[in-house]
Amino acid sequence: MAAQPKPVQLRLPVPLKRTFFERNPQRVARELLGKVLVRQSRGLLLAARIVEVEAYLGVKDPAAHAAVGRTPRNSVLFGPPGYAYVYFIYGNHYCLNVSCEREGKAGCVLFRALEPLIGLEEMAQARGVVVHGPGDLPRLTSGPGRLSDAFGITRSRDNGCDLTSPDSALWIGHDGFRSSAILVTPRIGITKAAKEPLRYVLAGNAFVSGRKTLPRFAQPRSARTKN
DNA sequence: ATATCGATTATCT
DNA sequence: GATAATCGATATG
Repeated sequence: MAAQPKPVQLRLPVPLKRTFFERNPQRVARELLGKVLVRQSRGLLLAARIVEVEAYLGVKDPAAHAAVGRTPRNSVLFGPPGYAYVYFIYGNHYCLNVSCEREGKAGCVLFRALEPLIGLEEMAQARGVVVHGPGDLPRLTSGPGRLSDAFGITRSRDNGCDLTSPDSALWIGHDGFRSSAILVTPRIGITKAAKEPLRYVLAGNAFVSGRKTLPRFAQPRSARTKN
């Protein structure tokens, strides 16, 4: 009996409209879960599902870069919605955000983790890691610095990029995915406004960042008896 | 001109 | 759980 070909259920992502981003960051963050981030450049194609984001509320939010007012670094945040704000942090890492709210108002959403869909090998190469099994996959795109690394995102290449245009080297699309349960928690890695529930994750997704899913150090304290 | 500080990650215990 | 690494942006003198 010939095997039935498995029906292809890959829907090509359709770019999100600018009006999607022209709303408050909480709303955009929540609805961004399950959408697809696409990288297209020089024959490279990468795609990954958005599974963890954080909302930053603009000038009134002490944890937001916009809190200091408009500067050369954060000016994208004060521009129109749907554009990439990329910043460099801790001397090592880039982080990707998308601007929200109408022009002149500075909300944004930070991308914290993705689930790889297309181009896993290229992501591993960009990250400089070897994937031995499924357990290694989160190392590709779990964490804001890692996902930027996997996608080759830098400030010089991508800051100010229009994320609503499929002609951009980086854009966001919708492929019909319906997200199920969404978890809301405090944001990670900040000291100001550290308790506000503004982090949104797809519940139970293996690619969400944080110690819960990637501890890797449950070693018993062996023979540390003397010194 | 110089000091401070991160929306992080890897690595060690 | 703790800490070093690393550098651009920003604030201050």
